[in-house]
Amino acid sequence: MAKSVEKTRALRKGAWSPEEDQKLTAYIKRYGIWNWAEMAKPAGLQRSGKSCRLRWVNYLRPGIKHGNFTKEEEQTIIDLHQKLGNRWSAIASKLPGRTDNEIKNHWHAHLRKRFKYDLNSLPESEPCQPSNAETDQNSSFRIDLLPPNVPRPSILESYGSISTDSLASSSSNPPFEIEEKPNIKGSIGSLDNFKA
DNA sequence: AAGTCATACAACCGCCGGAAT
DNA sequence: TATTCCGGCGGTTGTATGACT
Repeated sequence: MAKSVEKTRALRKGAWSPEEDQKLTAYIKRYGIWNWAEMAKPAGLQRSGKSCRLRWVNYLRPGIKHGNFTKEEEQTIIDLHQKLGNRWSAIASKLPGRTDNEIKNHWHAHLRKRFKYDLNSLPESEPCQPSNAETDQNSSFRIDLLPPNVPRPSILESYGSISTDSLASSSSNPPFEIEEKPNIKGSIGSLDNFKA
């Protein structure tokens, strides 16, 4: 359905222009989010639904923090990464205003190296030190090296009420109000999240 | 000053799970 | 119950920018 809609149009890729940002923001402000795949066209965008969603979730939605991570945020990321592994959305849910994409990038750019360094600076007897730092460099030393008694997937359940979805659409108090809602079959509930 | 390399960030891709039909 | 569709997630890639030679 929506896939066919997207297939019939030549979709733009690559960096978003300020005009596109403005169009998407204005559309969501007016109509809310009802169906990413279908929204792009009436919003005047030649973008895939996924592209629109990503742009909104990661950059345009209210409440997003940009810029440097604080020491506290970095420590939180490191702590949570030790517990959760590469579950960026779960980590992001604990850092208001930060997105999973941003955290993931920051981890790969800064923290992973630092974390590796810290591990390597540990005494020889330290049990959690990776045995082969060189090969781990290529495998990006994921916390898959966690001991088997550390619960991983199930931990997510303890965050059950928190999801990037709720984070994405909440920011608790969106600074705008939906003016009207297109009468389109399949409109979904996330619209309500934008109602003040 | 020019070329090369490394880093950081933005965006895309493919897969998966849940909801709707 | 099976199928389809959408949204979300994590991994990966592309590009811009700065540092270094």
